[in-house]
This record gives sequence, structure tokens and C-alpha cells, in this order.
Amino acid sequence: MENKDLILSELNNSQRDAVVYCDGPSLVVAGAGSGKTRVLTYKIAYLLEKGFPPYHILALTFTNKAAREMKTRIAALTNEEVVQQLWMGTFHSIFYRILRYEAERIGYRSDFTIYDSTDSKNLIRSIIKELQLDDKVYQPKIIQGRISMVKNSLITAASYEKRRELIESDKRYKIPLFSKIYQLYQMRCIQAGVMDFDELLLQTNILFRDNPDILEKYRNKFRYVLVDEYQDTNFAQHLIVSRLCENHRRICVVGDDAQSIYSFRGANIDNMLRFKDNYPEAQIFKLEQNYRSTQNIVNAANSLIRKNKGQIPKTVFSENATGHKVRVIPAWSDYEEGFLISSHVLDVRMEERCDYSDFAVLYRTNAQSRIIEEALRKKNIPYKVYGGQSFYQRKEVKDIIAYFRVVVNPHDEEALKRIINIPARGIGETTIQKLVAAATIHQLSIWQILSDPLAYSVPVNAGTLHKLMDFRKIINDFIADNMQLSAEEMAKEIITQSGIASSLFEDRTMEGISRQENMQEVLKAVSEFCSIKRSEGAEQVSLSDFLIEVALITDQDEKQDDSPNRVTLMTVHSAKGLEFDHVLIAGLEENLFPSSMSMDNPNAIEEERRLLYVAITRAKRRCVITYSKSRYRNGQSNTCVPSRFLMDIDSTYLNQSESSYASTQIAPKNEYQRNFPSSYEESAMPFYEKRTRDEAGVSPRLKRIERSENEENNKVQTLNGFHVGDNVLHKLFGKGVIVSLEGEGGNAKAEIKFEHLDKKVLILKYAKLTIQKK
DNA sequence: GAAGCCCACATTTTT
DNA sequence: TGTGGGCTTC
Repeated sequence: MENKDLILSELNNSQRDAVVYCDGPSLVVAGAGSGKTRVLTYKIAYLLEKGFPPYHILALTFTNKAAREMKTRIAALTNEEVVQQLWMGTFHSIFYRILRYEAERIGYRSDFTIYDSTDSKNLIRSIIKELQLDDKVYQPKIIQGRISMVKNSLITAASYEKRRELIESDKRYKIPLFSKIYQLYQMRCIQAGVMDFDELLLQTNILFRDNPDILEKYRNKFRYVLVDEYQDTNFAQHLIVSRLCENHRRICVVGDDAQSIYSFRGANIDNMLRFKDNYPEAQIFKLEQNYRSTQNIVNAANSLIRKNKGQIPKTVFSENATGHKVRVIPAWSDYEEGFLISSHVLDVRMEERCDYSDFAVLYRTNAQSRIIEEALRKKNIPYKVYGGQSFYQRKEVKDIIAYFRVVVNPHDEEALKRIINIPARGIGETTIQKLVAAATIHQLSIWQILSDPLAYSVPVNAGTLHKLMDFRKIINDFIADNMQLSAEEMAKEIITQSGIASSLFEDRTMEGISRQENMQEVLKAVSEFCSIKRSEGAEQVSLSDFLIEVALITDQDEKQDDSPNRVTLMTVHSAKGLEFDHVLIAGLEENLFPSSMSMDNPNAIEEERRLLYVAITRAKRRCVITYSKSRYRNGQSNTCVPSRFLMDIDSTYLNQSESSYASTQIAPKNEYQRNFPSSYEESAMPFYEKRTRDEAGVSPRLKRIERSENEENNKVQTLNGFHVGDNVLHKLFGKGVIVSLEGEGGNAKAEIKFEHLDKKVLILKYAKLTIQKK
């Protein structure tokens, strides 16, 4: 049997139909868990086996991670070499590459760098400030959102001011100067030789629009175009794809309208719904069999999503076991909710003898994780929180990357501003402001001003001038060396010569050590990148090459966990595309899920409903939904109403038995009281202290658990959950050991011997100590 | 120029 | 409750 047939034999009928149809445009509507990625990967493998040259295939994904995974899977079906020749990646990374290559056609230098959203926001903030506008009226975040939206609609700053209806609507929304800000923002980006994320797509469209020869070149290059997660594409992305495929019409898009959850970011579900309008001859394939979940889970999710209007009709079904009903568990408080979640994890783990890594707790907002984490920690359940700060968002990592950016493109304003005083070299905010002001007046980049500050009449004293010149020299040396050295060598040189390395080594605190590790990680990433590129035949790998890769990498799956057996905690958004045996969805309450922000907008409510659909369909075997009657939000207790979505789900597939309250007999009453500190004697004690440290109100069962955990420690004198001999960590003083304890309640004090300091007596209430595991 | 203090604020997130 | 931004003070 040929490999081609082998590939096809692993597919069901509808999957196979979608894979083998290669003669024209096709839309694959793939229900949750129906093997969407499988179709895409197998289709590419099939094309390759049929003899389609890999360098003529363009596959666009939504995240870098998705691209990576797909490459691995295709490599397994075919071979490594072929996969390397495929054009596969995110819209942004693919077209960044192309734009750099074609830069001069759009009036950019080929070494232009990328502003991430923080950079853009900072720039917008400083423009608003320079225009002396009220940042309550012109909120940087809102302005940024609008610029992004406008760019996605392919409206340039120049064309914006000519659009009367837009100017009028800005007046109505009381931001008449938006157009001005947009223009200045654009100008500053051009001066700095940078593009933001949206500009990459906008410029790609301009490139193709204004240069027929280049468009022709890429049409010829990309003879088959495949797009994953098509429901999440925006107009600019849609248009790029349309332009490329207009003639050959070999396009295959895959997506699920029911899983469109990024419209707040400009994703336009219409791209998918109207595919047939653009390509009347298109074949539509529907993948409706769900291989992931039990019937109850699929049916529950279906009954929910059916409440939405305007979707592509499809019937997702499962032939797996009927399975457990979706269990709905009410809790008295968010605190108890955490308790019930952790109990459930333990119960199911015992019952099914499964791993912690088979569980995921999903929530609508990141803020919900804290309380759940606490509950898991109490039961010694290992967990990992996804989201929050990713590796490339960490300060020290961003600093190093900013150095790279400046060396590649010294005009990059945000990067330069970021590192000009890192490590501290006496160039403060005032001086930077002076430089920025001069740059604005002369319409030059800061780097150009820096070449001769006096000529541009920057009002600095001799001392500061000297510091600026020192900085200029450091960067100039890097730039010179960068002509000859590899990315690897440059990265090492930059880290050592800039003084970053030594400044990090001085810091012996926990955070300092973690920063050093992160710095090493960056170096490692550079070396790995170099060796990969070399193995692919590159002779010299430059820092600039590395930046192409890294500028657009923000995902957080970088580190392989050393102890992978952990419960996963993440937002529903970040769970998209993943699956778990057991999924717990927390906080199904009005104003939380659906979010309070979506209350007045039926479309937003539908998106929230799709979000819950995504959450439920992550589950393979069991799905549990919890909600609470009261919840702490912004430091205050609020009464909550169960989510309307609970009524949307057909009760046939729910297990809402009264007995779910049974568990509330164990801890809840106390937990409930805890959430109303006023009814407590020592309510003067900060609320969080009580929640974390006060054992007084804990049920016998909980206490037993805690005891067994801390059996050793309980033999010694204890206070507020601290024990003599505990290793603790203080934010300022670092590691220490508790020598003695005294006082009670809010006056509880601990005498602590810190590693590098004398003994100190601290009031526990204020010290915010963390206990270190031994 | 840097550290500390106070007040306002509080989705979802990838590129 | 926590955080980040802006302001003040040393």
C-alpha cells in the first residue's frame, strides 16, 4: 500500500472527502473534537504524497504553537526534510518574513522591527501626553483598540482623516483628536522603523495591492493555501488570502463557527459564513462526528449552542460511551467552590486512578485562579497555572530582546527607551523626555538625536552628555560586531558587555536568581535557534534572523515541566484547542460567565455562550460546572445569580441532584462565615490573613488533612499557621527561619533569623511571609 | 534620579 | 484584594 493510501485509511469518510478534494476552494466546517487538525495535517501530507512541491504550499495558523505541532505531525506522516520546505506559520510571522524581503517596495528598511502591544500602548500614551490630552478621555487602551480595529479594516492614517463619517463618529464619541493621534502614531512608527502587529497585515495588503508583479510572484509561490481556525481571522487576513488565491483558487479553510471567541480582537466570523459568496464553486465539508467526548458531554454542549442564532447548521454527534452527565455543583462562596473543586479532583482521581494532569480547571477570568490555587494547595494537589506572564513578557527577557532590537534597528524607539538605562547608568526619565522632545521636533529618531545631542540642542549637562555618549558607544560597538558575529556570539556579547549580566548576578534574592535563569534561557533559545538554522543549511545566522523568529513568539509553552503530573488551571480562552479527560468549569454566574461587560449586547452574549461551548467540549470523559452564591470581587463580597447558560443546557444531560449540596456539610458553613468577616470576632484582621492562615474555623476533615500534611510541624509551637522552625520567605529580607512566636491574633509576632541578616521581629499580619517547603 | 506612597482601578488574548 | 501609574520626597 502506498503511503498516500495509508494516510487516507486513517480517516473517516467525511474527513477523507475533505482531504482528497484538491481541485478548488473548500471550506471544512469542523465541529468540536471532530478531527479538524487531523484533516489539515493529513491534507498537507496527502498533497505532498501526491507530488505537490512543499515550497508551493502555504499553511497559515493562528498561533506559533499550532504551526509547530502541525509540522511535527506532518513530519511523522512524511519526512522531516519535506516539512522544512513548507511555508507554515502564523499570518504575522509569514508575512513579516515576506515584508522584510520586499521592504523597499513599501518604503521600509529590511531591518524593521516589531512593536508588541505594550510598545504600541506606551507610544500611544506618550503621544497623548505630548498632545496634552486628558488620558481619562483618551484612554491609551481604547485608542490602541481603535487603531487596531481601523488597521484591520485597512484604513491607513492618511485615508482616515478623509473619511468624514469616521471623523464625525470620533466627535460623537468625544475623541475628535483620534485621527491626529493615529497620524502621529504612524509617523513615529515610521521614524522608528517599526511595525505593530496590525501594520504587518496592513502593509502586506498594501504591498499586494500596489505591486502587481509582487502579488503575481507570491501567487505563483503559494499554489495551495490552507488556513486553520478560519473563524478567528480578521478582514485584513481574509483579504490577504483572497488576493493570493484569486486566480488559482486552491484554498482550503478549516474552522468552527461555534468556537469563534475572539471577536473582541477583530476576528470576523463572517469570513467563514460568507466563504461561499467569495467562492461560489466552493465545496463545503462538514465534520460532525466528535471523537473526543462522551455523548452526554456532546449533547449538553449542543443543547447550549443551539440557543445561538446565526450559525452554520450542523449536528455534532458522538458514538463514544454515554458517559457521566455534566455535573452542576453549587457552592455558598467562591472559597467553598475552590474546596469543592479540589475535593472533586481527589475523588475522581481515586475513583478512576487517573493522573492530576488529566484534570483542567477552566475559568472566565484570571482573577478566579487565586482562590482555586489556594484550595488545591491545601490538599497538596499539584497544579500549574497557565496564562499571566509568559516567558517573553518577563522584564529581564524583554530587556534583552530590546537590546537585540536596538542592535538590529537602533531607531526602534520603544526598545531604545527601554534599555537606555538598563542596567542603571544614570540616564533617567528627564533625559529621555528631552531626547524624545528633540526627536519629535526634528522628526528624527532618538538614535539620530543621540548621534549629536548638542547639534539638536538637547538641554543636558556635561555629565549626562557623557553618559549618553557612553551608551551610544556601547550600542555602536554592538552594531559593528553584529556585522560579523553570529546571533549566538552577539547575544553573549550583549549580555556581558551591556552590564545586564553583572547587574543580575549582584541580585541574590529568589527573584534575582530566577531572572538569571531566564537570561540563560534566552541564550539557550538563541543557540538552539542557530543550530536549527544551521542544520537547515544556513551559513551565518544573524541576530536579525533570530528577531524574525522571536518578535512574534509570545506563547508560553516554552518550558517543559519537570513534574508534568499537575492539574491545569487556565482561562477558557487559552484552553481552546486543548482537551482533558476531566474538565471543571468554575464560576458559572451572571456577570462573570457571561461577563458583565457583555450584558447589554446580544452578540457578546452569544460569544460568551460559544465560550462556554468551547469549555464544555474540552472534556473527554467528565465535565463539572460550578457556581457560587457569593463571590469576592474587587475585595468585596457580592451575591451572585447562577448563569443563564445553566438554563440553556438541556437538563437531561445535567446532574443537578440535591446531593451536590451534601458536600457543603463538610466545610461550607465555616467557609461561608469566613466570607463575612463582620460576623467574626477578629474581623479587624485582614481578610486574606484569615483565609490563608486562620485554622480556627476549619472543619474536622480539613483539619485532619492539614495535620497529616504538617504532622512534623505540629509538634512544635504554632501560631496563625506558622511554626517555629519554618523556613519562610520575606519579600524584602529573603529567606529566613522562624526562631520564636509570640502574641495572638492581629498582634502575632515572629522572630526570624534571615540568611544574610540579623534576627528580626516581624508582625505576622504585615510581614506577608510565605512558608517554604522543606 | 530613585525610592516610596497613595489612589484609582479591576475581561477574555495572539500576533 | 492586588496592581500599576502618577506624584512626592529625599
